[in-house]
Amino acid sequence: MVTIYDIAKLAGCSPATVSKAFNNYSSVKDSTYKKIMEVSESLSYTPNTNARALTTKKTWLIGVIFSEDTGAGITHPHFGEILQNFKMRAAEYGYDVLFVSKHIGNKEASYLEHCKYRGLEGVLLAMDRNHADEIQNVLSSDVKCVSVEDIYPNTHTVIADYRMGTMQALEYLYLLGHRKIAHVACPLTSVAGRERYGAYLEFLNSKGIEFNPKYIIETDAFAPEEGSKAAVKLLQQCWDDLPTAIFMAYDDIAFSAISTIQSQGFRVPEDISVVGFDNLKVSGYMSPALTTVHQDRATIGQKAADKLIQLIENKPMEDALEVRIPTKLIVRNSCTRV
Amino acid sequence: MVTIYDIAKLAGCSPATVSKAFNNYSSVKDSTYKKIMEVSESLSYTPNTNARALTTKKTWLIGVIFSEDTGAGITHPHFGEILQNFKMRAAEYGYDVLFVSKHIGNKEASYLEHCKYRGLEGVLLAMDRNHADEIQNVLSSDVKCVSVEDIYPNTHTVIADYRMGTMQALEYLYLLGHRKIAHVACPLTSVAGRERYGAYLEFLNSKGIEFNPKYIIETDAFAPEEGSKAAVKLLQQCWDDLPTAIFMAYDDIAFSAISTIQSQGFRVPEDISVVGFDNLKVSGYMSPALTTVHQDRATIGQKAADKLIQLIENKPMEDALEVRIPTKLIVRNSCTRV
DNA sequence: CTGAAAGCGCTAACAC
DNA sequence: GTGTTAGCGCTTTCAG
Repeated sequence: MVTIYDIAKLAGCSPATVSKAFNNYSSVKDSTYKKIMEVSESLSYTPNTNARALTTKKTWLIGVIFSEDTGAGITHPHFGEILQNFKMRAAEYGYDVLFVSKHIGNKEASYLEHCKYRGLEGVLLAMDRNHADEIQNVLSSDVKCVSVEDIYPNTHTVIADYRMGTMQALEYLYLLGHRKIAHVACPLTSVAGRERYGAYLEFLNSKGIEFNPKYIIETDAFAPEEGSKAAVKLLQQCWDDLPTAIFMAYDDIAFSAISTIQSQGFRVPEDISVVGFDNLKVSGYMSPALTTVHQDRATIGQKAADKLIQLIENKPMEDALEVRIPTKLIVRNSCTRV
Repeated sequence: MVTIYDIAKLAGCSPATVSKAFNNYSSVKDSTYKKIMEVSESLSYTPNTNARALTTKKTWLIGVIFSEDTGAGITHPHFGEILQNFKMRAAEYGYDVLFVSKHIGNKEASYLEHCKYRGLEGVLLAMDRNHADEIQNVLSSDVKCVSVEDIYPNTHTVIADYRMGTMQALEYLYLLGHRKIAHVACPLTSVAGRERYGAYLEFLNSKGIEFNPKYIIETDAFAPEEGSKAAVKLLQQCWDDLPTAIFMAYDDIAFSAISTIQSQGFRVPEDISVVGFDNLKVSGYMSPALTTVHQDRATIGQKAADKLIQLIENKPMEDALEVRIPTKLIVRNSCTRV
């Protein structure tokens, strides 16, 4: 391994000067700076973070804690895309991103212990409420946190504007003449579940549409098959008075619901219109192509990185504690006029 | 920050002994071990990796280099799931996983420089051929590599058995009586593209089916919309002699192809059967539910971790340089008898 | 503008 | 069994 000492020797200066050169101290004379860089280049020197971090206490390391449930976390394109954008933005600032595990060597450890072990300066959180206890101590520690999934008291959050998205979807259906609009909700333990359902209620109210409890299905989990189950249940419980449209809380269940609805002999959108939420990549390539609410995952990831780094570097924070990213309705072919 | 010295003082021993205790040296007396652990616990001490790595040269850090193209890399559920399983397995061994970026501080850097900068002991590669040059120098450096995407000379690889999967799909179609089987291929610059196409050819040959060049479409990129384009082209160029089945090289394009085929007035599977490859989570929830080849991403990720860690730790390696994970045909509703 | 020296937290001989 | 000591590669006063 080539060190600062090797460079110093060949460049005819002291290690201290080499260090200064690499840290862009203005005091280093131009000519010696050049010399040092030349030598470094020729030996293909790379500074050693571990040594650097040991003295400076700055690791340039950010952790991510994502749900490890199958079908969630990075396994799901929604979070994958957020993470992708997060880490790309973090890299621009010079931060590296690592997965926070629950192991230190062969021992189990808490997330917080792992953060301290690696000297993480901050973490990105994407854990649902079910795992809230595992991250409780990191939330109340001094590692900076930003969440892109759940909302925790006093914790910075970047998520899509679920209320806005819901309104866009429902207003559209309303415009097409729909008044009997069902809603298949995410588990109401989740922010997405509560907010989308809340906005649905608010919408009905604002339009003077009477709430029909038969038009509501709350799913038990986040999983595509929940859509089929919900569709069956819905069709069953309002056979005599079918909704003309369904607002599905997210695309995965919209796909399976459509499939089930069709297999029961109904046409989408002719008999029942369907709107989703998420705008996954595949949503545009189903039949019918899914009309859905787009979540701007690129912005969510980038903004989360910006925020976290502002926190880490104690920069003035202009954003609110809770940042909401606007949504957009993507109109395709799964809805039609009544 | 609480250090080994703080513990030593309170436990009434030397820092060296504390270090030994934490590294499970058998020479440490039981009673002093207990004492040390007690004190550590009460101060909630966590060892500092940076300091540790500085002396031991062991960072317990593994990097991942994934394509950053949209729709690829961790953004795609295929790689997301592989990465998820990889990092979980690595964690069990005590290794942490970080994303290798092309930045060091505010400067651009090569992947290799970044590996050295962080002292990465190995890397997981998931880059397509288009970016091969960016990782060339890490492949020929001394950092251990395992690839889960492309195949490089002399480099360990873990990927699904594409030939096997293709054969399973085609045998199934054959069994259903199909003889006119089209193939929409991935770009032939990719391993997936070449191998699946190669196996298709091999299959035709083994069954004595004459090769019909009109039944072949090579797509230009990995992207869902390629499926629609291919379907249009295919239908156009063999209007007079349509295939009864299509083997789509991966699920994303199978979805869009089906959608396009349907919108052109044909029924799937009644008029045209379709098989995919990947078995993405959503594949089971389309209409028709997609018959496809399952890639065992959990095993791929785990095996890649096992391999990489064996390499890192210079453990004897029983596996071949190139490990193939068996595939499985998942029969659903997108194929029928001719 | 440059260098000497101390020290970050830990490990690894080696002595006791 | 335990402690002393040197040193990993770098940064940072402080002198010059």
